[in-house]
Amino acid sequence: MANIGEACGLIKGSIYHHFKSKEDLALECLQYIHEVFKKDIFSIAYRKNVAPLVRLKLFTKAVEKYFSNSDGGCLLGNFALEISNNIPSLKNEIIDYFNHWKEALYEILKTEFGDKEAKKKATQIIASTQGSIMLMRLYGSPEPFKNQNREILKLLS
Amino acid sequence: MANIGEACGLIKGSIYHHFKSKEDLALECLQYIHEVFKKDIFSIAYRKNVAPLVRLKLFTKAVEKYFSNSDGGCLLGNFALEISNNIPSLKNEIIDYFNHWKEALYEILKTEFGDKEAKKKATQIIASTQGSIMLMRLYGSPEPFKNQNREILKLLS
Amino acid sequence: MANIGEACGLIKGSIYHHFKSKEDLALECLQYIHEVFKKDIFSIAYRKNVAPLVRLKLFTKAVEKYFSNSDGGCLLGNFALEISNNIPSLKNEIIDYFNHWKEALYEILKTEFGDKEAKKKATQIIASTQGSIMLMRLYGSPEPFKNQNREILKLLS
Amino acid sequence: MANIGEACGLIKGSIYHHFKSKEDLALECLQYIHEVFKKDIFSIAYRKNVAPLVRLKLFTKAVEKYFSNSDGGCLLGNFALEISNNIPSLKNEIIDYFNHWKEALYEILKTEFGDKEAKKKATQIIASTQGSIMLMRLYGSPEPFKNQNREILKLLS
DNA sequence: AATGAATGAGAGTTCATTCAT
DNA sequence: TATGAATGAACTCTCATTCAT
Repeated sequence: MANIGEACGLIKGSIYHHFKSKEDLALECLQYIHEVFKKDIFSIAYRKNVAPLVRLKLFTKAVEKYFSNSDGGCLLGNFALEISNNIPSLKNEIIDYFNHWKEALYEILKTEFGDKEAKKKATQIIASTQGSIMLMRLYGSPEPFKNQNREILKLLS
Repeated sequence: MANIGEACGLIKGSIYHHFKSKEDLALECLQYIHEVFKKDIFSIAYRKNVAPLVRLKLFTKAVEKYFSNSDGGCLLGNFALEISNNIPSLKNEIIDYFNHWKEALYEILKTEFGDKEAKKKATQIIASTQGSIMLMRLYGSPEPFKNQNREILKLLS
Repeated sequence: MANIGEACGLIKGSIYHHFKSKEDLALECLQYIHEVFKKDIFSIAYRKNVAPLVRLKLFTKAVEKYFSNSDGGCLLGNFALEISNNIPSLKNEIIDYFNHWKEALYEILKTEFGDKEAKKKATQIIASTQGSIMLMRLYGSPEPFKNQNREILKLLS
Repeated sequence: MANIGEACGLIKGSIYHHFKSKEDLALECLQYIHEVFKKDIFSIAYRKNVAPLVRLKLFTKAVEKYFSNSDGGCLLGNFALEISNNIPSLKNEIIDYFNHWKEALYEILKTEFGDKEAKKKATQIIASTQGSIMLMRLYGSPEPFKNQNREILKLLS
């Protein structure tokens, strides 16, 4: 809390004027990120009159942009998972987030692959995206993540 | 340290007779896991007179077995990354571990894909493996991880 | 202060427009209660042309009514003593309050018991009243307090 | 906790090596005092072959000595009641303590007063004792308490 | 090799108080 | 007069580490 306060120009106690606990603060952060993804990224999957491949391209580019901008920091996947594991409110929020991600990808892939296969592929894309973000952070290089994004497009090319 | 001690039948202070600090303990754990992987898993990639596909099958099965046994617990990828990020000794060990993993997969794939492509594919396999382990833990279900392992084999089938 | 504010429909900071500090607020509360006792209870002791026993009955009944209404809450004796012990302004107010209580009882008892004995009895009545209020709160039952009040009347019966 | 630690020559955190929480520490203190009362005071009431008046004298003297020695400090009655009101474990311990006190006095008074009256008198003694201790602390003078103890003996004289 | 006790630093949280609006 | 935001000090409690025994 002291660190977070410092980043806001506050002392740690002052944060409690805005959030009732650290857990509450964490939850609101996750929800905020989730909203950003819905508005800026997941929504792309549901655009009408846009070909699946185009949507997939835009979608992937948006994901790439998000994780580049935030220099690998804001990972609901890797970051929050460990911390949240024993805190149901946080865990549920993260599950929710990944469910929406999966549904969005499914929406893009279903015409090409059919119901069952599209779902499987959606999960695979999320897994490799998360894993490659992890490697990107570990090696301090965007290469694995960018490669991965290129690979995704082959699904519909 | 109290928890670790309890798991060993010691009190926390006693651990310091065996490890000089918590960081040291963590490093030795990572090294131990790394050794296990070298001996039981990575070695499979270098078996002579065994066809690449067979090696890939055995390799993947060994990985799957390891992460099933440890019920998702011992993830150098997800677990240690966050914690180790500011501790160079741990971070280097983890990089080392993933480098050996990559080299092993490269060894299996190089004849089929050639130098450059094999390296890329090796990285992709590690990324999707790590990502699917993360999803396995999040959802509390082995499905995404098992699916992923099936997918890997298609590379050489 | 937040709780007090809430009970008044204010936020804690707003209380400082009415009282300059928490100590000041506490002091004014004690003084207010003291005034209520003077007006509604202690005054009974000084009624002219009323027999001592009648005054004692009315006095005791008034005390009983006060502490019943406030369901054991507003005890200058037990409540404020601990808190006020290191705060002279509060301690003095409480001493004042008990002095007036003692003087009122003395006024009722002096004709029957004479100066010295009346003072002693006055103190005893206050002590047992305070003690029985404490027991009333502890056990959550008015029995000890009511018994005590019945006992007081025997002094002049 | 800092104050308590200081009084023991410890820093606050070190107390947690001996007590798992502040509540736990408080409870053990109350239990300790309760034990002292059982051993040194309440036991007097059950001495065989000692006349009730003698037991009452010894009992009262022991109570007086206890509260004189501890210069008014250790009042389960006034001290702990407020604090403990919302903490069941502490409240129960205090109720227990007063119940034992009452039973001890009842044992002394029952032959003279019979069952019902002895119980009532026991409660009255405790109430006036507690109330007079409170006044003793408030006025900083032992007079009210000593007077009260003299009064108790009249019950069997 | 192990323990129990202690420590210093820091965690998350509360609270009386202040102040610009 | 009331508010929302901020503060500094205090609070209970945790944790990695040390050390005499």
